[in-house]
Amino acid sequence: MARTREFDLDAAVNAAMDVFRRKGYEGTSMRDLSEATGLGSGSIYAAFGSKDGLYLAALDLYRQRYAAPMVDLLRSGNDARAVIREVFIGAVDDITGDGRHLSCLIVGASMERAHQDVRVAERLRSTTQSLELALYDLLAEAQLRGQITTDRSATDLAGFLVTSLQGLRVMGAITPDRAALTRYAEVALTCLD
Amino acid sequence: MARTREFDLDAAVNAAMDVFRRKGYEGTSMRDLSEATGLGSGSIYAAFGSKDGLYLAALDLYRQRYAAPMVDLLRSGNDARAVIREVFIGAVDDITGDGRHLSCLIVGASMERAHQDVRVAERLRSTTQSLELALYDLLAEAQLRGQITTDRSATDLAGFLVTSLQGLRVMGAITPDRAALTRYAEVALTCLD
DNA sequence: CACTATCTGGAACGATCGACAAAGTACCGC
DNA sequence: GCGGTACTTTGTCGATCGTTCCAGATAGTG
Repeated sequence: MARTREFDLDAAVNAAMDVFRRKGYEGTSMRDLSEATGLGSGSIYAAFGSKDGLYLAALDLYRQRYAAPMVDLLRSGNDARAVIREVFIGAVDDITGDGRHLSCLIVGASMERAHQDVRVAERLRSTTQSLELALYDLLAEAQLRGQITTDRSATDLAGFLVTSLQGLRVMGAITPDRAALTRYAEVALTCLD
Repeated sequence: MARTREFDLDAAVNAAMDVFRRKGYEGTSMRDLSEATGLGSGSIYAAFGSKDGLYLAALDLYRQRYAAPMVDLLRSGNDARAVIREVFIGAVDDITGDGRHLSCLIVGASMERAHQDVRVAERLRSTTQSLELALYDLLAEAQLRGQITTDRSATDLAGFLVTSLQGLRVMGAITPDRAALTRYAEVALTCLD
């Protein structure tokens, strides 16, 4: 009993996400978002309420697409070292994936939006914590099995690994050198020894 | 034979730097900069040419004030482990220093401006490289003396440490927990063992 | 002291910002 | 096919953007 929505909402959020990753929140205008999504600004406001709303939707999509699979991988039950290395290599691949300068939305939001929008801050903390928790469970188990060092608590090791991942994102933005980033990641993994 | 400039140029750049650290490049308006520096927009444009010019000046000041002393410390000739730990603790202090939400301008510029302005990108690469080089020299020497591991090249260790520093800045923006960040930094230092 | 080169703050520029309202369009149940 | 409903488009709103210009203020020169 009504006209059906013509555009694919997920596709629109996906297009918006790419723009936000490339230009940041403040650097992206509604005009940019209209062009990227192919929608008129009216449709955007009807669907998302505001620029902030679309940004939050993009951030949620990013978490769902990139952070959640990481957690799944960490909880897959495979060898701790192997999955953690896989996560790091996947991150490096993502960073140096193509020349489209798609920065990490998590890191970008952390630097640009976390202090301005509490809803963004909440999502960032939630994402980071779920990643840390998955790492913690994996590391604590590995410690019990004597597979990794017990010199440091699993909590600290997990936090450190997340920190390293964030650092790789930043370094990749300055110098997207895949080989170098991979070696830095390998050094980080030696902290488990 | 003319009127002399009345305001302190360095003080103005310093005030602008704080605003850029708090709100980012795009998030800062000329109005913000006028209020922060106490200058009319005319004076700002006469002194710096443009908003970009003032941003570059702020970035240079940041490098001079925070990055350069780090390099000096690393080259002071003291024990490698000790000075590196000092650098990391100093970074954590800087991150959690006060509640003014003064993010790292280097990381902020990396995520927001590196892809848009080549002059920013050059400065970021230069800063990162000089830091890496100072670390490399220090680590290579320490390796010769058998003070740190030789399992990894000094190059990789240096790059990894810089990566960790960047990561700490990001984590600090999400959760400014001094104790946690300190423990993460300590884990990073174990990579030298 | 008068002159003048420079600096100063603020007014004003066109452009663009995010947001919104109204009009037009396509789809549904009947 | 018709009425009603939701979605899309278009145009425009006041505000603010970065920038420029100007008139007045000021300090050094002769």
